[in-house]
Amino acid sequence: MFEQLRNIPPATMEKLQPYLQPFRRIEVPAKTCLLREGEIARKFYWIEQGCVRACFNNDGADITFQFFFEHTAVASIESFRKNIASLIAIETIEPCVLYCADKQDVEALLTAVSGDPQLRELLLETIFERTFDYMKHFLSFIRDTPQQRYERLLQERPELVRRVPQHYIASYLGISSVHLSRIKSRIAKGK
Amino acid sequence: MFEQLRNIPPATMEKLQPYLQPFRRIEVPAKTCLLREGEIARKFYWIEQGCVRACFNNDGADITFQFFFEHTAVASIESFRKNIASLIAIETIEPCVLYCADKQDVEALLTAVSGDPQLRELLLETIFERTFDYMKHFLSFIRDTPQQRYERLLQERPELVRRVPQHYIASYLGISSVHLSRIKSRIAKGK
DNA sequence: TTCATTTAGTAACAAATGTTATCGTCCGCC
DNA sequence: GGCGGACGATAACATTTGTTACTAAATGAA
Repeated sequence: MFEQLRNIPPATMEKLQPYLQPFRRIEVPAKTCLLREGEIARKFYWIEQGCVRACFNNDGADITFQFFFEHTAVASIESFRKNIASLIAIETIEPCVLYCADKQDVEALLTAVSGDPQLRELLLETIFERTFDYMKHFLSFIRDTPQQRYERLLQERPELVRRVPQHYIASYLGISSVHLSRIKSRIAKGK
Repeated sequence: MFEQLRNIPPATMEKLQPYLQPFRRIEVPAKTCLLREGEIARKFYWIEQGCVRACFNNDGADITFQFFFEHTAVASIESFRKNIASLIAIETIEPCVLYCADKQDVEALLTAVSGDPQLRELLLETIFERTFDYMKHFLSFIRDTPQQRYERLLQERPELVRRVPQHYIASYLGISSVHLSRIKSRIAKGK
Protein backbone atom coordinates (compact mmCIF):
# COMPACT_ATOMS: atom_id res chain seq x y z
CA MET A 1 0.00 0.00 0.00
CA PHE A 2 2.93 2.32 0.60
CA GLU A 3 3.67 2.74 -3.07
CA GLN A 4 0.16 3.81 -3.89
CA LEU A 5 -0.07 6.36 -1.12
CA ARG A 6 2.95 8.25 -2.32
CA ASN A 7 0.88 10.90 -4.07
CA ILE A 8 0.37 12.20 -0.55
CA PRO A 9 2.92 14.92 0.35
CA PRO A 10 6.10 13.35 1.82
CA ALA A 11 5.77 15.31 5.05
CA THR A 12 2.31 14.02 5.85
CA MET A 13 3.37 10.61 4.62
CA GLU A 14 6.06 10.70 7.31
CA LYS A 15 3.42 11.32 9.92
CA LEU A 16 1.40 8.39 8.69
CA GLN A 17 4.25 5.89 8.83
CA PRO A 18 3.84 4.69 12.43
CA TYR A 19 0.18 4.00 11.83
CA LEU A 20 0.92 1.92 8.77
CA GLN A 21 3.20 -0.46 10.66
CA PRO A 22 0.43 -2.68 12.06
CA PHE A 23 -0.71 -3.64 8.57
CA ARG A 24 0.25 -7.22 7.73
CA ARG A 25 0.70 -8.56 4.24
CA ILE A 26 -1.29 -11.70 3.48
CA GLU A 27 -1.91 -13.78 0.38
CA VAL A 28 -5.20 -15.58 -0.13
CA PRO A 29 -6.63 -17.72 -2.94
CA ALA A 30 -9.70 -16.86 -5.01
CA LYS A 31 -13.11 -17.29 -3.38
CA THR A 32 -11.76 -16.66 0.08
CA CYS A 33 -14.30 -15.22 2.44
CA LEU A 34 -12.88 -12.18 4.26
CA LEU A 35 -16.05 -11.36 6.16
CA ARG A 36 -19.18 -13.42 6.56
CA GLU A 37 -22.68 -11.99 6.49
CA GLY A 38 -23.83 -11.40 10.06
CA GLU A 39 -20.32 -11.23 11.49
CA ILE A 40 -19.01 -8.06 13.07
CA ALA A 41 -16.19 -6.62 11.02
CA ARG A 42 -12.93 -6.66 12.95
CA LYS A 43 -10.47 -6.38 10.10
CA PHE A 44 -9.73 -3.74 7.56
CA TYR A 45 -8.14 -4.63 4.23
CA TRP A 46 -6.14 -2.84 1.61
CA ILE A 47 -5.91 -4.53 -1.77
CA GLU A 48 -2.39 -4.67 -3.12
CA GLN A 49 -3.20 -7.14 -5.89
CA GLY A 50 -6.36 -8.89 -7.04
CA CYS A 51 -10.06 -8.19 -6.80
CA VAL A 52 -12.78 -8.58 -4.24
CA ARG A 53 -16.54 -8.33 -4.10
CA ALA A 54 -19.10 -7.29 -1.51
CA CYS A 55 -22.19 -9.46 -1.66
CA PHE A 56 -25.15 -10.74 0.26
CA ASN A 57 -27.54 -13.61 0.23
CA ASN A 58 -31.11 -12.89 -0.76
CA ASP A 59 -33.41 -15.90 -0.47
CA GLY A 60 -30.62 -18.15 -1.58
CA ALA A 61 -29.58 -15.89 -4.44
CA ASP A 62 -26.04 -14.58 -4.16
CA ILE A 63 -26.05 -10.90 -5.08
CA THR A 64 -22.92 -8.87 -5.69
CA PHE A 65 -23.27 -5.18 -5.14
CA GLN A 66 -19.76 -3.82 -5.26
CA PHE A 67 -16.35 -4.64 -6.67
CA PHE A 68 -12.96 -3.61 -5.34
CA PHE A 69 -9.64 -3.65 -7.14
CA GLU A 70 -6.00 -2.85 -6.50
CA HIS A 71 -5.16 0.12 -4.27
CA THR A 72 -8.53 0.26 -2.59
CA ALA A 73 -9.64 -0.16 1.00
CA VAL A 74 -12.22 -2.82 1.76
CA ALA A 75 -14.34 -3.28 4.84
CA SER A 76 -17.96 -3.39 5.82
CA ILE A 77 -17.81 0.24 6.89
CA GLU A 78 -21.12 0.25 8.68
CA SER A 79 -20.32 -2.88 10.66
CA PHE A 80 -16.82 -1.63 11.32
CA ARG A 81 -17.88 1.79 12.56
CA LYS A 82 -20.91 0.76 14.56
CA ASN A 83 -19.94 -2.70 15.77
CA ILE A 84 -23.07 -4.22 14.34
CA ALA A 85 -23.57 -7.43 12.38
CA SER A 86 -22.53 -6.92 8.79
CA LEU A 87 -25.28 -6.94 6.20
CA ILE A 88 -22.78 -7.98 3.59
CA ALA A 89 -20.12 -10.57 3.02
CA ILE A 90 -16.75 -9.83 1.50
CA GLU A 91 -15.08 -12.40 -0.72
CA THR A 92 -12.09 -12.50 -3.02
CA ILE A 93 -12.72 -13.10 -6.69
CA GLU A 94 -9.10 -13.57 -7.77
CA PRO A 95 -6.13 -14.71 -5.70
CA CYS A 96 -5.20 -11.60 -3.72
CA VAL A 97 -2.37 -9.91 -1.94
CA LEU A 98 -3.84 -7.91 0.92
CA TYR A 99 -2.70 -5.68 3.74
CA CYS A 100 -4.74 -6.29 6.79
CA ALA A 101 -5.13 -4.45 10.11
CA ASP A 102 -7.26 -4.71 13.23
CA LYS A 103 -9.99 -2.33 14.19
CA GLN A 104 -8.07 -0.51 16.91
CA ASP A 105 -5.12 0.11 14.62
CA VAL A 106 -7.37 1.63 11.99
CA GLU A 107 -9.04 3.78 14.59
CA ALA A 108 -5.68 5.09 15.68
CA LEU A 109 -4.97 5.88 12.06
CA LEU A 110 -8.28 7.69 11.68
CA THR A 111 -7.65 9.78 14.76
CA ALA A 112 -4.22 10.71 13.48
CA VAL A 113 -5.69 11.62 10.13
CA SER A 114 -8.38 13.80 11.60
CA GLY A 115 -5.82 15.79 13.58
CA ASP A 116 -3.95 16.85 10.46
CA PRO A 117 -5.80 19.39 8.28
CA GLN A 118 -4.39 18.03 5.01
CA LEU A 119 -5.14 14.44 5.83
CA ARG A 120 -8.51 15.39 7.19
CA GLU A 121 -9.35 17.07 3.90
CA LEU A 122 -8.16 13.93 2.12
CA LEU A 123 -10.41 11.76 4.24
CA LEU A 124 -13.41 14.03 3.68
CA GLU A 125 -12.71 14.05 -0.03
CA THR A 126 -12.54 10.27 -0.06
CA ILE A 127 -15.85 9.89 1.71
CA PHE A 128 -17.50 12.48 -0.51
CA GLU A 129 -16.26 10.73 -3.58
CA ARG A 130 -17.61 7.43 -2.36
CA THR A 131 -20.96 9.06 -1.70
CA PHE A 132 -21.02 10.61 -5.18
CA ASP A 133 -20.24 7.22 -6.63
CA TYR A 134 -23.19 5.67 -4.89
CA MET A 135 -25.34 8.54 -6.02
CA LYS A 136 -24.34 8.19 -9.64
CA HIS A 137 -24.74 4.45 -9.61
CA PHE A 138 -28.10 4.84 -7.98
CA LEU A 139 -29.14 7.43 -10.54
CA SER A 140 -28.21 5.05 -13.29
CA PHE A 141 -30.52 2.42 -11.82
CA ILE A 142 -33.45 4.79 -11.99
CA ARG A 143 -32.62 6.33 -15.30
CA ASP A 144 -31.09 3.65 -17.48
CA THR A 145 -32.07 0.30 -18.92
CA PRO A 146 -29.97 -2.74 -17.98
CA GLN A 147 -28.39 -2.62 -21.41
CA GLN A 148 -27.40 1.01 -20.93
CA ARG A 149 -25.98 0.18 -17.52
CA TYR A 150 -23.94 -2.64 -18.98
CA GLU A 151 -22.66 -0.48 -21.81
CA ARG A 152 -21.69 2.21 -19.35
CA LEU A 153 -19.86 -0.33 -17.24
CA LEU A 154 -18.09 -1.56 -20.34
CA GLN A 155 -17.04 1.96 -21.12
CA GLU A 156 -16.16 3.21 -17.66
CA ARG A 157 -14.69 0.08 -16.12
CA PRO A 158 -13.64 -2.21 -18.98
CA GLU A 159 -11.14 -3.99 -16.79
CA LEU A 160 -13.89 -4.95 -14.37
CA VAL A 161 -15.85 -6.56 -17.19
CA ARG A 162 -12.74 -8.43 -18.30
CA ARG A 163 -11.74 -9.73 -14.91
CA VAL A 164 -15.01 -10.46 -13.16
CA PRO A 165 -17.16 -13.54 -13.96
CA GLN A 166 -20.29 -12.60 -15.80
CA HIS A 167 -22.86 -13.83 -13.33
CA TYR A 168 -21.38 -11.56 -10.68
CA ILE A 169 -21.69 -8.65 -13.08
CA ALA A 170 -25.27 -9.62 -13.86
CA SER A 171 -26.35 -9.51 -10.22
CA TYR A 172 -24.43 -6.24 -9.83
CA LEU A 173 -26.47 -4.79 -12.69
CA GLY A 174 -29.66 -6.09 -11.13
CA ILE A 175 -30.46 -8.61 -13.86
CA SER A 176 -30.22 -12.37 -14.40
CA SER A 177 -27.15 -13.82 -16.04
CA VAL A 178 -29.34 -15.10 -18.83
CA HIS A 179 -30.48 -11.61 -19.56
CA LEU A 180 -26.93 -10.32 -19.55
CA SER A 181 -26.08 -12.95 -22.12
CA ARG A 182 -28.97 -11.73 -24.23
CA ILE A 183 -27.78 -8.16 -23.93
CA LYS A 184 -24.26 -9.11 -24.95
CA SER A 185 -25.46 -10.97 -28.01
CA ARG A 186 -27.77 -8.09 -28.91
CA ILE A 187 -24.84 -5.69 -28.71
CA ALA A 188 -22.67 -8.05 -30.75
CA LYS A 189 -25.28 -8.28 -33.50
CA GLY A 190 -25.78 -4.54 -33.51
CA LYS A 191 -22.17 -4.10 -34.57
CA MET B 1 -33.18 25.84 11.96
CA PHE B 2 -31.92 26.84 15.37
CA GLU B 3 -34.52 24.83 17.22
CA GLN B 4 -33.66 21.63 15.44
CA LEU B 5 -29.94 21.95 16.03
CA ARG B 6 -30.34 22.15 19.76
CA ASN B 7 -29.46 18.51 20.31
CA ILE B 8 -25.94 19.75 19.73
CA PRO B 9 -24.17 20.56 23.04
CA PRO B 10 -24.82 24.20 24.05
CA ALA B 11 -21.13 25.05 24.12
CA THR B 12 -20.56 24.01 20.51
CA MET B 13 -23.89 25.58 19.60
CA GLU B 14 -22.48 28.84 20.93
CA LYS B 15 -19.54 28.54 18.61
CA LEU B 16 -21.83 27.95 15.67
CA GLN B 17 -23.99 31.01 16.25
CA PRO B 18 -22.00 33.57 14.25
CA TYR B 19 -21.99 31.25 11.25
CA LEU B 20 -25.74 30.83 11.37
CA GLN B 21 -26.39 34.57 11.13
CA PRO B 22 -26.12 34.82 7.34
CA PHE B 23 -29.02 32.41 6.83
CA ARG B 24 -32.10 34.21 5.55
CA ARG B 25 -35.65 33.00 6.04
CA ILE B 26 -37.70 32.80 2.85
CA GLU B 27 -41.14 31.52 1.95
CA VAL B 28 -41.84 30.04 -1.45
CA PRO B 29 -44.92 28.43 -3.06
CA ALA B 30 -45.13 24.82 -4.26
CA LYS B 31 -43.35 23.91 -7.50
CA THR B 32 -40.74 26.59 -7.05
CA CYS B 33 -37.46 25.75 -8.68
CA LEU B 34 -34.57 26.31 -6.26
CA LEU B 35 -31.87 25.10 -8.62
CA ARG B 36 -32.09 24.39 -12.33
CA GLU B 37 -30.39 21.49 -14.02
CA GLY B 38 -27.09 22.69 -15.49
CA GLU B 39 -26.79 25.68 -13.16
CA ILE B 40 -23.96 25.94 -10.68
CA ALA B 41 -25.27 25.73 -7.14
CA ARG B 42 -24.67 28.98 -5.27
CA LYS B 43 -27.20 28.60 -2.51
CA PHE B 44 -27.61 26.22 0.35
CA TYR B 45 -31.03 25.59 1.88
CA TRP B 46 -32.32 24.37 5.18
CA ILE B 47 -35.93 23.25 5.25
CA GLU B 48 -37.90 24.69 8.13
CA GLN B 49 -41.28 23.66 6.77
CA GLY B 50 -42.46 21.83 3.64
CA CYS B 51 -40.94 19.34 1.28
CA VAL B 52 -38.61 19.41 -1.68
CA ARG B 53 -37.42 17.02 -4.35
CA ALA B 54 -34.23 16.53 -6.32
CA CYS B 55 -34.91 15.55 -9.89
CA PHE B 56 -33.57 15.51 -13.41
CA ASN B 57 -34.80 15.36 -16.93
CA ASN B 58 -34.19 12.18 -18.84
CA ASP B 59 -35.27 12.39 -22.50
CA GLY B 60 -38.22 14.52 -21.52
CA ALA B 61 -39.16 12.32 -18.58
CA ASP B 62 -39.00 14.08 -15.23
CA ILE B 63 -37.39 11.74 -12.72
CA THR B 64 -37.33 12.34 -8.98
CA PHE B 65 -34.53 10.70 -7.11
CA GLN B 66 -34.64 12.14 -3.66
CA PHE B 67 -37.05 13.80 -1.25
CA PHE B 68 -36.28 16.22 1.55
CA PHE B 69 -38.44 17.18 4.47
CA GLU B 70 -38.36 19.46 7.48
CA HIS B 71 -35.07 19.93 9.34
CA THR B 72 -32.90 18.80 6.47
CA ALA B 73 -30.24 20.52 4.40
CA VAL B 74 -30.71 20.66 0.65
CA ALA B 75 -28.18 21.47 -2.05
CA SER B 76 -26.64 19.88 -5.08
CA ILE B 77 -23.61 18.90 -3.01
CA GLU B 78 -21.47 17.93 -5.96
CA SER B 79 -22.18 21.15 -7.83
CA PHE B 80 -21.77 23.14 -4.65
CA ARG B 81 -18.44 21.59 -3.69
CA LYS B 82 -16.86 21.41 -7.11
CA ASN B 83 -18.38 24.43 -8.83
CA ILE B 84 -19.62 22.34 -11.69
CA ALA B 85 -22.96 22.36 -13.49
CA SER B 86 -25.54 20.55 -11.44
CA LEU B 87 -26.80 17.26 -12.78
CA ILE B 88 -29.97 17.70 -10.86
CA ALA B 89 -32.67 20.25 -10.31
CA ILE B 90 -34.18 21.07 -6.94
CA GLU B 91 -37.83 21.97 -6.68
CA THR B 92 -40.34 22.47 -3.90
CA ILE B 93 -43.29 20.11 -3.73
CA GLU B 94 -45.25 21.93 -1.06
CA PRO B 95 -45.18 25.59 -0.10
CA CYS B 96 -42.00 25.90 1.95
CA VAL B 97 -40.31 27.94 4.62
CA LEU B 98 -36.58 27.80 3.98
CA TYR B 99 -33.40 29.17 5.43
CA CYS B 100 -31.00 30.09 2.70
CA ALA B 101 -27.30 31.00 2.65
CA ASP B 102 -24.64 31.74 0.07
CA LYS B 103 -21.78 29.49 -0.81
CA GLN B 104 -19.08 31.49 1.00
CA ASP B 105 -21.11 31.60 4.20
CA VAL B 106 -21.53 27.85 4.17
CA GLU B 107 -17.85 27.40 3.50
CA ALA B 108 -17.03 29.52 6.49
CA LEU B 109 -19.35 27.32 8.50
CA LEU B 110 -17.68 24.18 7.22
CA THR B 111 -14.24 25.50 8.10
CA ALA B 112 -15.41 26.37 11.57
CA VAL B 113 -16.92 22.95 11.96
CA SER B 114 -13.79 21.16 10.86
CA GLY B 115 -11.69 23.03 13.44
CA ASP B 116 -13.78 21.79 16.34
CA PRO B 117 -13.34 18.07 17.13
CA GLN B 118 -16.93 17.58 18.28
CA LEU B 119 -18.46 19.36 15.32
CA ARG B 120 -16.04 17.60 13.01
CA GLU B 121 -17.23 14.28 14.33
CA LEU B 122 -20.80 15.41 13.82
CA LEU B 123 -20.06 16.35 10.22
CA LEU B 124 -18.34 13.05 9.55
CA GLU B 125 -21.24 11.21 11.10
CA THR B 126 -23.68 13.11 8.94
CA ILE B 127 -21.82 12.32 5.76
CA PHE B 128 -21.44 8.68 6.73
CA GLU B 129 -25.13 8.41 7.43
CA ARG B 130 -25.95 9.90 4.06
CA THR B 131 -23.63 7.44 2.40
CA PHE B 132 -25.22 4.52 4.25
CA ASP B 133 -28.60 5.74 3.15
CA TYR B 134 -27.55 5.72 -0.46
CA MET B 135 -26.06 2.29 0.01
CA LYS B 136 -29.21 0.87 1.50
CA HIS B 137 -31.43 2.42 -1.10
CA PHE B 138 -29.15 1.13 -3.80
CA LEU B 139 -29.16 -2.33 -2.27
CA SER B 140 -32.91 -2.30 -2.31
CA PHE B 141 -32.89 -1.59 -6.03
CA ILE B 142 -30.80 -4.65 -6.70
CA ARG B 143 -32.49 -6.92 -4.23
CA ASP B 144 -36.16 -6.02 -4.17
CA THR B 145 -39.06 -5.92 -6.58
CA PRO B 146 -40.80 -2.59 -7.13
CA GLN B 147 -43.64 -3.80 -4.96
CA GLN B 148 -41.27 -4.62 -2.12
CA ARG B 149 -39.63 -1.22 -2.51
CA TYR B 150 -42.99 0.49 -2.33
CA GLU B 151 -44.03 -1.50 0.72
CA ARG B 152 -40.78 -0.66 2.42
CA LEU B 153 -41.28 3.02 1.66
CA LEU B 154 -44.79 2.77 3.04
CA GLN B 155 -43.41 1.25 6.21
CA GLU B 156 -40.28 3.37 6.67
CA ARG B 157 -41.49 6.74 5.43
CA PRO B 158 -45.29 6.69 5.59
CA GLU B 159 -45.43 10.46 5.76
CA LEU B 160 -43.57 10.72 2.47
CA VAL B 161 -46.16 8.53 0.80
CA ARG B 162 -48.92 10.66 2.25
CA ARG B 163 -47.47 14.01 1.28
CA VAL B 164 -45.84 13.41 -2.08
CA PRO B 165 -47.84 13.02 -5.33
CA GLN B 166 -47.80 9.48 -6.58
CA HIS B 167 -46.10 10.03 -9.92
CA TYR B 168 -43.10 11.49 -8.13
CA ILE B 169 -42.97 8.42 -5.94
CA ALA B 170 -43.27 6.17 -8.97
CA SER B 171 -40.25 7.70 -10.69
CA TYR B 172 -38.38 7.57 -7.38
CA LEU B 173 -39.08 3.84 -7.23
CA GLY B 174 -37.95 3.45 -10.82
CA ILE B 175 -41.35 2.50 -12.22
CA SER B 176 -44.16 4.10 -14.19
CA SER B 177 -47.05 5.67 -12.35
CA VAL B 178 -49.36 3.18 -14.03
CA HIS B 179 -47.41 0.36 -12.55
CA LEU B 180 -47.48 1.94 -9.12
CA SER B 181 -51.25 2.12 -9.41
CA ARG B 182 -51.28 -1.58 -10.25
CA ILE B 183 -49.11 -2.35 -7.24
CA LYS B 184 -51.36 -0.35 -4.95
CA SER B 185 -54.47 -2.13 -6.15
CA ARG B 186 -52.70 -5.48 -5.86
CA ILE B 187 -51.81 -4.70 -2.26
CA ALA B 188 -55.36 -3.53 -1.55
CA LYS B 189 -56.82 -6.74 -2.92
CA GLY B 190 -54.34 -8.84 -0.96
CA LYS B 191 -55.78 -7.48 2.25
C1' DT C 1 -69.89 28.22 -8.83
C1' DT C 2 -67.47 26.82 -13.27
C1' DC C 3 -63.64 25.59 -15.84
C1' DA C 4 -59.03 24.01 -16.55
C1' DT C 5 -55.32 21.44 -14.67
C1' DT C 6 -53.34 17.97 -12.06
C1' DT C 7 -53.61 13.56 -10.36
C1' DA C 8 -54.93 8.68 -9.95
C1' DG C 9 -57.16 4.30 -11.56
C1' DT C 10 -57.94 0.83 -15.28
C1' DA C 11 -57.72 -1.78 -19.59
C1' DA C 12 -55.34 -3.57 -23.62
C1' DC C 13 -51.52 -4.42 -25.87
C1' DA C 14 -46.32 -4.36 -26.53
C1' DA C 15 -41.83 -4.91 -24.81
C1' DA C 16 -38.60 -6.28 -21.37
C1' DT C 17 -37.02 -9.50 -18.15
C1' DG C 18 -37.09 -13.80 -15.31
C1' DT C 19 -37.08 -18.91 -15.00
C1' DT C 20 -35.96 -23.33 -16.23
C1' DA C 21 -33.63 -26.44 -18.89
C1' DT C 22 -30.11 -27.89 -22.05
C1' DC C 23 -25.68 -27.78 -24.16
C1' DG C 24 -20.85 -26.80 -24.96
C1' DT C 25 -16.53 -24.91 -23.40
C1' DC C 26 -12.98 -24.02 -20.41
C1' DC C 27 -10.09 -24.76 -16.48
C1' DG C 28 -8.18 -26.66 -12.42
C1' DC C 29 -7.23 -30.93 -10.24
C1' DC C 30 -6.08 -35.77 -9.78
C1' DG D 1 -4.97 -37.37 -20.29
C1' DG D 2 -9.53 -37.60 -18.10
C1' DC D 3 -12.95 -35.75 -14.86
C1' DG D 4 -15.91 -32.61 -12.49
C1' DG D 5 -17.35 -28.21 -11.66
C1' DA D 6 -17.86 -23.48 -12.98
C1' DC D 7 -19.13 -20.59 -16.57
C1' DG D 8 -21.57 -18.77 -20.51
C1' DA D 9 -24.86 -19.14 -24.53
C1' DT D 10 -29.39 -20.15 -26.17
C1' DA D 11 -34.28 -21.49 -26.51
C1' DA D 12 -39.04 -21.65 -24.81
C1' DC D 13 -42.17 -20.16 -21.95
C1' DA D 14 -44.02 -17.33 -17.90
C1' DT D 15 -44.20 -13.05 -15.59
C1' DT D 16 -43.40 -8.36 -14.96
C1' DT D 17 -43.40 -3.83 -16.48
C1' DG D 18 -44.03 -0.05 -19.91
C1' DT D 19 -47.00 2.58 -23.14
C1' DT D 20 -50.99 4.51 -24.73
C1' DA D 21 -55.51 5.82 -24.22
C1' DC D 22 -59.48 6.72 -21.69
C1' DT D 23 -62.09 8.01 -17.51
C1' DA D 24 -62.99 10.00 -13.07
C1' DA D 25 -61.88 12.43 -9.01
C1' DA D 26 -59.61 16.18 -6.69
C1' DT D 27 -57.76 20.76 -6.75
C1' DG D 28 -57.12 25.53 -7.63
C1' DA D 29 -58.04 29.84 -10.00
C1' DA D 30 -61.24 33.18 -11.96
